[in-house]
Amino acid sequence: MLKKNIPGDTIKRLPVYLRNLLNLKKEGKKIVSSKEITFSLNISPVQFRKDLSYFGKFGKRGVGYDVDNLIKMLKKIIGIDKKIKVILVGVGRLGSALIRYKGFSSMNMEIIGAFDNDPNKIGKKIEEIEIMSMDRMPEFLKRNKIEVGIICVPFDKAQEVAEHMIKSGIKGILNFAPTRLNLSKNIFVNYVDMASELGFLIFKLKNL
Amino acid sequence: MLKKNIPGDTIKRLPVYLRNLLNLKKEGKKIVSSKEITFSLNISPVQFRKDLSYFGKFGKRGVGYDVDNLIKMLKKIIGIDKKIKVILVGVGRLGSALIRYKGFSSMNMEIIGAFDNDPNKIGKKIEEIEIMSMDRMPEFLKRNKIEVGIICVPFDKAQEVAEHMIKSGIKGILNFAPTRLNLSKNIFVNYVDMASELGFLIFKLKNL
DNA sequence: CCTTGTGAAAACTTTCACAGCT
DNA sequence: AGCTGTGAAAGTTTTCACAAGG
Repeated sequence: MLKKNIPGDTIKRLPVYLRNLLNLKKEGKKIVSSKEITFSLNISPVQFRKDLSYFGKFGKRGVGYDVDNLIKMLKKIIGIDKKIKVILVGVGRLGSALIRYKGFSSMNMEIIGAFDNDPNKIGKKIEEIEIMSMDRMPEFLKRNKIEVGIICVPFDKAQEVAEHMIKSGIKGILNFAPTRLNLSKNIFVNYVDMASELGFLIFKLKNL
Repeated sequence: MLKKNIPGDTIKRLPVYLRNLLNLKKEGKKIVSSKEITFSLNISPVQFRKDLSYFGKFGKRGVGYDVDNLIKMLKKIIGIDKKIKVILVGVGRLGSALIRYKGFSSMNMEIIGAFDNDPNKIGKKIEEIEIMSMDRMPEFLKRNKIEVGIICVPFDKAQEVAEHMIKSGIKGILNFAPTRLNLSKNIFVNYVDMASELGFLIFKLKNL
């Protein structure tokens, strides 16, 4: 895939645009301008257009963007034009909350399997999602062609769990455990650290 | 507070450094170098030193950093040298998982009050945290000197809830609802959007 | 000889200004 | 007239290279 160097922040904004477009579609909008799309987003229209320009031309000069088409294109760019299936490891409070989370489906993402090492949880179901033992992971990933997994285990189990996931076939990890993972370079990890996010907020508040 | 322009990413890394230092302290480390601190972090030592340089000089040339002192300084810089109390609004699955989340306390943060509009929840407790009705918010914030709140309500209630929080005295919001908030410029909002984070991961996987 | 701290250079990202199309 | 798309300029962040200190 030959691409220019695309800023990481550009990529992070794509799902934001997509979500807003889905809302605008629900409101009945057929055509929108870059100004309308970015209006409530704290992003400038030219930033939006520049972001899109890394991937092609999707609008009509003098007119704007076709909502349906842009939604389709954004999904394709992000890689969620087909439903993306993922697994989750660690069915504690946070894990089960994520399994039941409603925000994934409109973005074409779905948690279809959960894993835990607690015998009391294995075999049970949450919202039709079966909780499996860790050793069933390789077979499950292969059968369902899954490469992405979410970690929701305690911080002191995260490294070990991540290694098991990778051995089982996982290529990308979304890590909710408050610790950094030491993995080979070809595995992509994205961190969601609630305390860091709160810390950022607290700093900004004190210094702005 | 007179400060140079500090990169946002620098600020986001501070809690990461802090968390790692707390681990190193637990392992018994007294003195660490920038190399040791950043070893498992995918951050370069020079980046770490540059980040610190925005705030002062905390190390000894030829030696390294005193772990205890650097922890103390980082807490002070972030603004968590004293315990920071916050509230949470929306005691659903995710909200209650966050109330029980163990990752806040080592960062000197604590959820001390929760709010919901469901009469079945009001008056109940989760881990000693009382769930209150929304109209008790102004009094509670004032009495406990709280300025930071977490939103965990459904996306279509988030805007309304945010406005109520601000009227009650909140100055900074951590928003878990998958929608952007339209608020006055002096309110600081930080977004945690699980689907966007997963989307970023999916894109990277397809394009790296 | 080790490690920090930092101006300066390089790399990267956003904004500007405007050409080009409807 | 109105809006997109984009090279170039401006602004920001990271990396480099090395001076300074233990």
